[in-house]
Amino acid sequence: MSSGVANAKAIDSLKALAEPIRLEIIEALFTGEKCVCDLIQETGLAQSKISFHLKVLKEAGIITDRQSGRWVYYQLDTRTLKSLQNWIKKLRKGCLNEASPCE
Amino acid sequence: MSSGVANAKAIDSLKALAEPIRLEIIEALFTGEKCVCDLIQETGLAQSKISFHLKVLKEAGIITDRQSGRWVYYQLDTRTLKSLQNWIKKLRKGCLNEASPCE
DNA sequence: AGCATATATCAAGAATAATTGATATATCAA
DNA sequence: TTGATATATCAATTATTCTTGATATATGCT
Repeated sequence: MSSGVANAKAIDSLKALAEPIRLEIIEALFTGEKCVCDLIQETGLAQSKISFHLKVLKEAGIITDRQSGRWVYYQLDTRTLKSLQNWIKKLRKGCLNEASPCE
Repeated sequence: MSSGVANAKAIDSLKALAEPIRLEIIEALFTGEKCVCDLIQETGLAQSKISFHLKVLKEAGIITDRQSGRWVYYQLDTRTLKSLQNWIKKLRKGCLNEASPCE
């Protein structure tokens, strides 16, 4: 039996990444943390739309936020992407479940 | 600007993986190629459901199929997972676009 | 030929996700 | 305090994905 918990987390990450706007946001965050207003400017997208996608990314653990005055700054948490990368590696090698561990 | 084509392919893979039944199918294919009837047996799921998910996986390039008589055998193409793993690595490192290549 | 089996596909409905415009809340500045 | 700005959230709509039961197609067996 495979680890349902780990798979559930991976699925959250996968879903979060599988969307063009969210990828755009992630790429925008590479040059450092940004407030929502920065992201609105860079992308030209509606504020509620940006906030919606930021929430999905945040709930998947791909970004974190911090408030400062009126602004909320978002930044990448690359550890989650690293975990996902590792999960895919295990999936690929067939050692996702404890019964057949990676050597 | 990032590579829209590569991102589109990655999104197909991500979407395909982000579903529990499809993960179950992938894991079942680790012990070798299987016909649809094997997968129905192992999972207990309806045939049309299995076929639906196999199609998604196939269109994403994660599995391939081969017909033999009345049976269609599916197997993993781990190269696609390897590509995805690499894509995530690049995303994580911020070198997905040509403008900032990985060192 | 006739029948059974394996699989794909389709249409309808259900469930989930995304978009949009509006409103609410909090913070700062004047 | 008043007004402006930043962000979140909500309700309604639209779009996408998944499920289900039915039917179609192909293959092989008798």
